[in-house]
Amino acid sequence: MRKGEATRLRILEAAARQAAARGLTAVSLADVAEVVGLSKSGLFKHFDSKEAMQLAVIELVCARFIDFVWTAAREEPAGRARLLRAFDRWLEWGEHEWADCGCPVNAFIAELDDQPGPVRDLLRERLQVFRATGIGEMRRVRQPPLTEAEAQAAYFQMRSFVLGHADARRMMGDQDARDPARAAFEAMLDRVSAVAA
Amino acid sequence: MRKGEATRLRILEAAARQAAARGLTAVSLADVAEVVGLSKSGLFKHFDSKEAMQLAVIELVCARFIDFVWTAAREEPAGRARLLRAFDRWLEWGEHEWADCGCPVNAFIAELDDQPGPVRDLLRERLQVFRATGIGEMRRVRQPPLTEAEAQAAYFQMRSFVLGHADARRMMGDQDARDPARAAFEAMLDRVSAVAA
DNA sequence: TAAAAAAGAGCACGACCGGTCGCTTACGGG
DNA sequence: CCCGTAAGCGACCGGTCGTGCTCTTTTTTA
Repeated sequence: MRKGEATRLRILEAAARQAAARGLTAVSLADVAEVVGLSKSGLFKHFDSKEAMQLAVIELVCARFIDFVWTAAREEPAGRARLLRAFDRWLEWGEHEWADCGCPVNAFIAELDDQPGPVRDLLRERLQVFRATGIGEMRRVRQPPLTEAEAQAAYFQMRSFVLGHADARRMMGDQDARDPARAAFEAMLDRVSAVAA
Repeated sequence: MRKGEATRLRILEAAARQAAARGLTAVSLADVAEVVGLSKSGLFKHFDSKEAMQLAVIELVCARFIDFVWTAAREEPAGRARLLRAFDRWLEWGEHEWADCGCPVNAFIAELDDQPGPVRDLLRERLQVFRATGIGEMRRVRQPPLTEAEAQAAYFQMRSFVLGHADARRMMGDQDARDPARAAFEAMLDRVSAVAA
């Protein structure tokens, strides 16, 4: 049962890229099959339905995101250094890992935010994990730790700057969007670290 | 030719709401026709093709956005008051005007950011108008005016907080996202106003 | 008010959609 | 090595998609 698992991953890979570019529902099983080198019916040996494939795509992408951003950031000591690393990796996630099709997580959010159902539920659950992770790390930016409310506000801005970066870069064609995003984030870290330090 | 114009507007209205919810390409002409109370072929008396309708939808939505946010903000004196008003209207645009389906502009951006073609070109052109308007107003937040670079950085943050607000509110279900967004924006205005004031 | 023009209905088309079924092939554990 | 099973193929289904065609109804205008 080893070969099947490898094929399944190749399918998810192709589906994820297509979903990031066109949207989860706009993924064409025929196109995915062609990229992977399978027939359309061959896909159904790995997934019961398109929705099941969408769920698997979300799980794969979210697992990779956590690994790429937060696991990598844990190489740095907790606090400011780790947050800066996470922020850089977060920007890089959209800039390089998904350079051709854009960050799939953001694409999924935009598509699913008003589409009730199990697919959105799964995504929302993973996003809450991301958020809790980010807020947890944010608290440790200062000694004594930030309050929960402070950390939430700081994470809100962190998340906002990531979104602003993607917006400026992908839609407005501003390839230098990294600079204002990083500057804004660093300045924000300075402020929350300084208050009542 | 007066009745036709009214029908055309009703079509665009229905198409815009559907496009905001499902995406521009996912708009079904059959569904739009049913909402408007027309037959599918009747639509083609008002638009040569689906793409032509998409272009008209973008034009309508963008015109309404400029009016709702920036024209309304001009009731306030230039500077901080006007920017605060614009920010509030911007949040309200997503919260109330499009409460059921989400801000169509953001939806279009997410869908079109990697889809070359005349539809994206039109959207990008309008977004640049939005951006230029915002930056122009931002310069006047201080006397002497902000430099272009300062205003760009400030507008980046303004835009980011709007995006962060929509993200928190729509995807994470945080109905109180307005508070951190407004607090972050006001604090940012304070800082850019104070520097070398 | 009559003619011209616009608005719209009805229908059919080819393409593509997700999904099923039965068949064959190839792999993997005993 | 052998056999069960996983993997994959091709044909096909019902349905929806955007769009063209012709014909009728309504509106506008001269």
